[in-house]
Amino acid sequence: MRVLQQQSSSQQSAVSTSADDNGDRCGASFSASSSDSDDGVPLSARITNNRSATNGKSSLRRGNDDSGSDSDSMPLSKLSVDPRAKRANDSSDSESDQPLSNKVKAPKKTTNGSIATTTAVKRAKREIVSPKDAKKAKMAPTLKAAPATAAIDKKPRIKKDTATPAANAASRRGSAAPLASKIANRKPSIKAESSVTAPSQDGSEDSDNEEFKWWLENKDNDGPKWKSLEHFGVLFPPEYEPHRIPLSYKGKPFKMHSEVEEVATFFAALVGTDHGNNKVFQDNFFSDFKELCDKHHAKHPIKEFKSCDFSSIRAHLDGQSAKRKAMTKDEKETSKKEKMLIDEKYGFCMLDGRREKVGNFRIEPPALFRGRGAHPKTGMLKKRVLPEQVTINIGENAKIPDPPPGHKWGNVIHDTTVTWLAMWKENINGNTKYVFLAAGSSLKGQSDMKKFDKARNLVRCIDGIRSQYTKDLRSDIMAERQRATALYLIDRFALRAGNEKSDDEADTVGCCSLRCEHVTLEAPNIVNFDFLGKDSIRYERTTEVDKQVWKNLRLFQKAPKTKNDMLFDRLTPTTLNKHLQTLMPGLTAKVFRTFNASFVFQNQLANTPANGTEAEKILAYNRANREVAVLCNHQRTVSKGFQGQMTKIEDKLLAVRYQRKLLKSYLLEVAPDLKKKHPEIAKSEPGLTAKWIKSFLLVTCETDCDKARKKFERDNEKLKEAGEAAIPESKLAAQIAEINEREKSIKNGTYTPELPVSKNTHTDKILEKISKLTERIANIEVDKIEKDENKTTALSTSKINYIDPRISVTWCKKYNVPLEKIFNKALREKFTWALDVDSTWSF
DNA sequence: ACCGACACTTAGGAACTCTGAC
DNA sequence: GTCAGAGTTCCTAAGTGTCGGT
Repeated sequence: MRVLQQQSSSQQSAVSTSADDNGDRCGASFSASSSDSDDGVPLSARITNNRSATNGKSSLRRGNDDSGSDSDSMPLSKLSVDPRAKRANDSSDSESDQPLSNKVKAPKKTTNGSIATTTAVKRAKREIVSPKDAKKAKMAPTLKAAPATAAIDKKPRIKKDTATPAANAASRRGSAAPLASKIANRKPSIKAESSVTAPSQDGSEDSDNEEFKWWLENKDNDGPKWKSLEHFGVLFPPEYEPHRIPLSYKGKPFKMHSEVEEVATFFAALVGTDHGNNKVFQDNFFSDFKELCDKHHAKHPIKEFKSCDFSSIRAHLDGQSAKRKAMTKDEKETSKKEKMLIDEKYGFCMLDGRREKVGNFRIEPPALFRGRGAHPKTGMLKKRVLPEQVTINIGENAKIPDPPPGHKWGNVIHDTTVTWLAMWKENINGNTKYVFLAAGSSLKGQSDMKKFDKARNLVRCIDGIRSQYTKDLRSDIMAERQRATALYLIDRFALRAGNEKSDDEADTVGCCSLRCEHVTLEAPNIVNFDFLGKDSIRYERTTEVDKQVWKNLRLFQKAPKTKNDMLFDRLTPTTLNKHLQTLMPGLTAKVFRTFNASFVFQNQLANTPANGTEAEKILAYNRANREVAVLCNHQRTVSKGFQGQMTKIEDKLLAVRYQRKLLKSYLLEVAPDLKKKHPEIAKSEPGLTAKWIKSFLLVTCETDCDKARKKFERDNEKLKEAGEAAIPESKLAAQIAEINEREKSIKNGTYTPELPVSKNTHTDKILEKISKLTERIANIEVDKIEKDENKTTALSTSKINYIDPRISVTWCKKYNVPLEKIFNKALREKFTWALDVDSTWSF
């Protein structure tokens, strides 16, 4: 169980503002005082990492009021009072005595049984900023980066043209140099570790400049995303190669058509895994499998899943995997080269004349859909994608990539307002899959920087926003009160917005879609949240909240609502975001997560020991990172070997401590005066019990025996190869006998341990050795702490997506820690735009 | 106001690769 | 050279939020 310390609001308001900020960013003025009335709320919260609970799905959906008497805008006091809703003992809270809507609409039925899903209720009414705000935002001075505003976010949506053969031919005619050589001959335009401070350049076709620092540009974010785009399209997975191994059905072999066999093989690969054991997965798989059997076999015996035996196919797969593992060095080299050739071809494109990395250029191969959590469609067959289903997006003058022989592209378009290179639809949920540029590309970098700048804008609007919602917590209008309460939860606990989901998806929720059953209240102000969030990760937390928030939550849960009803029945992410846009241009619910993550991180970094070792500084960094990961509920499953690994580290630690103990005892014996100058040598070693030492020494005997045997065999092998006489067995026997003697003396307590240094070593040398061991011990201890603390928490997600990289860069500069210690190569590439900030930058 | 389509970000786990101890 | 474990990359599911049409 971990304790999360969140920043207090007073901390949050004490933020510095740097000179390159745009001043004019908050779109609303606040009449309420700037002091946050939440100050009194202790924000410690207990988090447990239990995963994957099952929650009942709501039978009742959000009640949309059509009735005039129960409208959102009507003051609560005017609503009719349901006697069941009346609370007897809360006279101080007159507003909360008002009833909620008595009507809750019946669930929306999914009208469509087909695979192409329709989202049941997706409220999306777009609203942005007033023209005035948009204008204001555009006029704001831009030094380093343009402010992120809704106005800037807005992009014109153009109709996609269908590529006519004539247009395609024209495109081909327009292509100048062969693309392969053009792309291959250029290095990526974005370099992570650049020492070059080249002047910025415009985004036009200036191919020779390798260091394109787009972040130094004053680019208009409103325009098209690119001017020219050339690429090789997508790579299709190889055709299925049948193995002809029959499925065993009721003990009898069933020879399958290759299409049927392919699907059986998909399942065979998952036998014994969580998916393979999941009943829904099995049922969905079997239903699709049987359909294929019907299609390809006029007569077949397949009737029930439980009579299918996939073990022969599985054995074949295991054999293949073993073969792959046993590949020779040359074979591995060849396969690596083949992969590199493919990566070189499809992995890069030319964007506005610059070579940029493409992300996922591979078309997803057919497979069984692995939905997460209790996904009703998990196990269904995800079909093979054909070129005819793929749309290519490419520059008008670029050569259109060749589709695989005998095929043609579904469509070819030239849409400069989007960033994808190719797109197709998958058959399970009807979702669109895109091929985008890689994370380190200029396009991704630009939107990343925009995202963090927007979150940074919130730093200076947050006090006003908090005052506003704190005031609204007592609003007479139910919709407003719900909105304020939800906003409090989003702000304080980093909850996601919580869009409504359809019945053919896993039952997961976010803030707006919370149901009454997900929140348990305990007087006077304790709340327990327990629900499945994104990816069916359980969010379980008990915490104190603002007293008024607690009262509101109680009000929102009141009868006639039942546990399956929406907690916030007058609120949707759309209405919430619409409101947020009035408080700050471009503000949406998700910005709070980015803002709070970065803000908490920056505050936590203040705990870095300025005079500590590098390892200690990095530990402080990772701890700050962990606070954020806990706040955002980024979890991971505990690895299988975790406990064993911890025991190993513990033993390693004790073994080093034992070495140090021996040296210290020796020093005390030969130079007792030393302890005046070096009192640490008189200190005992924690954790070193006589029992542990004995068992450690005995294990050492065992391993020494093994080592001696292995060395003996190895040496003889070498001698044999050289044609020389072998070492006699007696030599090994003598060694073993010596070890056995040692073992005996350990057992009967007469053993005198050997010193890790020779007897006549100078005391200075021994002190030096002790200090090295001390350093080693400190490092192992840090490792141990980190390992334990990271057991169920994934740090990478927040590092990649939520923490402004400029905070990390600044920290490295301030504490003199090399950036490579905290950002790996991929992160350094992703965040090139952030590397130039100086050590005084603050979020 | 509502809906589906769309475009993009965020997410955890599997697969693969590197590294250091033996 | 082998192996385990750490670190990294790949894969693709699952979110959020916007847009145009009705």
